[in-house]
Amino acid sequence: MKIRTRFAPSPTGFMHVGNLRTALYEYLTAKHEGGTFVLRIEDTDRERYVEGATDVIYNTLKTAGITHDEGPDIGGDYGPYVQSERLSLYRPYAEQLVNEGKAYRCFCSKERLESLRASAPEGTVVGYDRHCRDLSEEEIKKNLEEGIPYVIRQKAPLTGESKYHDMVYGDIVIPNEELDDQILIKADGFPTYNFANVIDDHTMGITHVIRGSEYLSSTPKYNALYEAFGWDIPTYIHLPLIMGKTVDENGETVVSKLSKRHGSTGFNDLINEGFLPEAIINYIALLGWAPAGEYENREIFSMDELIKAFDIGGISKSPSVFDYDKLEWVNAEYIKNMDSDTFNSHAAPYYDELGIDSAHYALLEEMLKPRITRFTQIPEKLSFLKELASYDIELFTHKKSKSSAESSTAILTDVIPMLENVSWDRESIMNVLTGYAEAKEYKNALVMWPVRVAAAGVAVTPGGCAEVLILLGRDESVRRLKIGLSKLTNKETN
RNA sequence: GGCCCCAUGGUCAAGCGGUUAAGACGGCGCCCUCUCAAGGCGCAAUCACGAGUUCGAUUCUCGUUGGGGUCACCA
Repeated sequence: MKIRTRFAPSPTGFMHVGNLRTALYEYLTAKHEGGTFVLRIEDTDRERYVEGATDVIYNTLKTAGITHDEGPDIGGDYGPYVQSERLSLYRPYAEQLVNEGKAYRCFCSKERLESLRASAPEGTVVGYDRHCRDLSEEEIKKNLEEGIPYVIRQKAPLTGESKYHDMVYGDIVIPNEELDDQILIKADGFPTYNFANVIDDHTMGITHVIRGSEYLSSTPKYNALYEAFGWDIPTYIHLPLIMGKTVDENGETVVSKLSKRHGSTGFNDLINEGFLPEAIINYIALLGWAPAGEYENREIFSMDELIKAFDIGGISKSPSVFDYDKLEWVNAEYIKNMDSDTFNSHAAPYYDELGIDSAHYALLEEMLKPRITRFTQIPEKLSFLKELASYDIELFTHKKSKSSAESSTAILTDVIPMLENVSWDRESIMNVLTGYAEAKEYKNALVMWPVRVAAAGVAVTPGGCAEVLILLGRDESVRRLKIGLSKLTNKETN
């Protein structure tokens, strides 16, 4: 049988990395087996409707490289794929259950339910008291005639226990006392998430239900529905949660479900910070899953490789902490492995802002590739090009190269005229500088240091002396070197 | 609080009765080096605890502790 998985997000306007990883695993599970991946939008909550939110879902999946085979935007044989367009479908199923005595109309008001909860003893949580479960025909008829709004609730088993099998967590057993008479149809006539979910999964032929482990303990309710209809229960694959780490006011490390306070947790947040979609996918694929066999110990995966390598057996049970440092590293790996065209197209917007000529692209690629972990770091790395920072002559004192104000003064004095006449390319510049060092029996470092820092105005540059000079151009370089020299000589004459 | 799940270094994790307990990120050190990176080499760091089962437990069972999840007319 061809397997079918689905991603069923609610359009909230925000795609959490946890949701994205769920989508990814659903996609990978289907594709690994040559199956079908379905996108379904679950928008039964009218109060939460957000304009344009479905576009966020489409865009995220698209840029993440997770392509669905069926969905609202592309159709398919099991449509419609938006729950709000399937509304007429759900009610008959609920009524069937009512007629069969497996569900009932509940006329209890929200106020009654609230007071029920409020009257519960401290520290305990109570469910619905099943007040309407056994109303007489007369009472039901009377309530109906009076137009009292009602919901449809399923009759949950009162005793015994419910058992099911999960592909990653194994056998799960829940005492039936824990099961509430869940609402199937809300008072507004809309189905609840749980109900619509089951109806849709079944009518869409979903074979593998893959979702976060927060559903582990409510799955028996889903199964009760499948059983009530006499449908086959799908294969369950529950996924460990992704956690975030923070430090509280007492200095204690706190781990909890990933949320806003952990920083950027939305796919778009990460993109805006400069993380590449492929790197994000790569990283989250490895969060909660470990490749085996020929792929064991591998860290970098393309989507195609993930599809080949993915197997359910490699999914772990325990929650994992989202590690920005590792994501950063993965991102850097992608940057290092980029071909020149790709690298340049990512970097070009930043180059443009700095007014950098395309003639320097190759040089910059060489300089930047090993030094950035995200493209958004480029402006900061190249900020020395924009203007000469004001600096103190302490900058010329460098222990390791044995550079000092005195040596720098002498070297700049000698070297500036040479640079004014040398052919302006890397090799020539280096030849002049190293030739000078050799003639003077200086170590290269002693010569390079003052030239580089005088040109850059800062101690740290993403490249060596010659690269800095090339980027600045001869005129600007010489201008800056002279400024450096005058700072040094003024100090001396003082 | 009830119920469910989980438990290997700081983090991601391999392991599925006998191992010097992999690997990666991060950290630290060394090398390279005109700075910073990258790269190379190396180091430190883990089986939560207690009982069992067994010739032998990281691995199996139970308990304890810790962590997480869940108990809506939200999804």
